Amino acid sequence: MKENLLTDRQKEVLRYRKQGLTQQQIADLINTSKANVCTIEKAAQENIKKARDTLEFLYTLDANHLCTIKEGTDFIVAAKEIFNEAEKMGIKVRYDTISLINRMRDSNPERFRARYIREDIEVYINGDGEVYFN
Amino acid sequence: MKENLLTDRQKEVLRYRKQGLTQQQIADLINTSKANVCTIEKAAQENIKKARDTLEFLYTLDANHLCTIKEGTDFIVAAKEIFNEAEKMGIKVRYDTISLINRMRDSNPERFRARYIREDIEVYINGDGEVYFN
DNA sequence: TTACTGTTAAATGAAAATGTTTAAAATTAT
DNA sequence: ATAATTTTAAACATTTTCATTTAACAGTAA
Repeated sequence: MKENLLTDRQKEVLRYRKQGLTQQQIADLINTSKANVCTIEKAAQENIKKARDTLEFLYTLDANHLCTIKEGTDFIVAAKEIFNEAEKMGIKVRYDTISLINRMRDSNPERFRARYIREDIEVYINGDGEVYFN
Repeated sequence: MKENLLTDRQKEVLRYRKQGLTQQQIADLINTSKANVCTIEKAAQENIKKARDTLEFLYTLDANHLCTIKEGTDFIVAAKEIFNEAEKMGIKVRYDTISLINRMRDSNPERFRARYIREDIEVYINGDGEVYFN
């Protein structure tokens, strides 16, 4: 059994891409077509997404849904909503506003633009006040 | 394409296990043998490990090894070591001591006992001062 | 326009994962 | 020690994933 989801081929392509090579340049290096490099890279990204989603599922296994942060919300407002909802459930969030926003951003950087959230975010919380985003 | 690594069967077993059921009880519920429940649960755990390892690989793609925190180290001492090593590399860690310790604990809670680290932890850092544990 | 970059679709063969049964072995609890 | 629980192994059929080729399509820059 392999220790991670990515095949050697996929890791190879990801490394070259990280170095800034184009798909054509990589194709020449590893003796295949650029279309193939494209599909390999895409498969790698799908595997990475799967890995993320798998861990997110685990979080929801011991956490309950807290609220949904709607697209377009300012992240300060989002943090306030999370604190309010947690209080309603009688749970104390284990982060202050700044740390909470950092965690939110880290969990899925693409969903942030400046101070705004670009896409709905589902928020989960467990009994220890640990918060997850999905 | 599935959105996560776990099959429906695996998620089902994990949920029942979380509720505290034995493998036999689950086997009866889903009409199969306990041996099968065992193998399904084991497969689920392998998938979870794969997901973790995949994300860890990504970190090492844009981060460099910073130091190794030795088993038995107090976590305050560990944080100091991380700051020192980062300074040697001319990188400013983007967390204060408290946040850094929280991240360390979150990354692998089983490796902590009270204030001590139970198992060696490899620390990686990227140019932005983002820190990863492994 | 021409060249380069990235994406997509369809088809194929090889490899790997999954769920299952049966049976035996190892662990843990009573 | 006995029973219950968990783990492991072998074998099998089904399904899924992977890398690959070929060919076409879209966007961008010279």
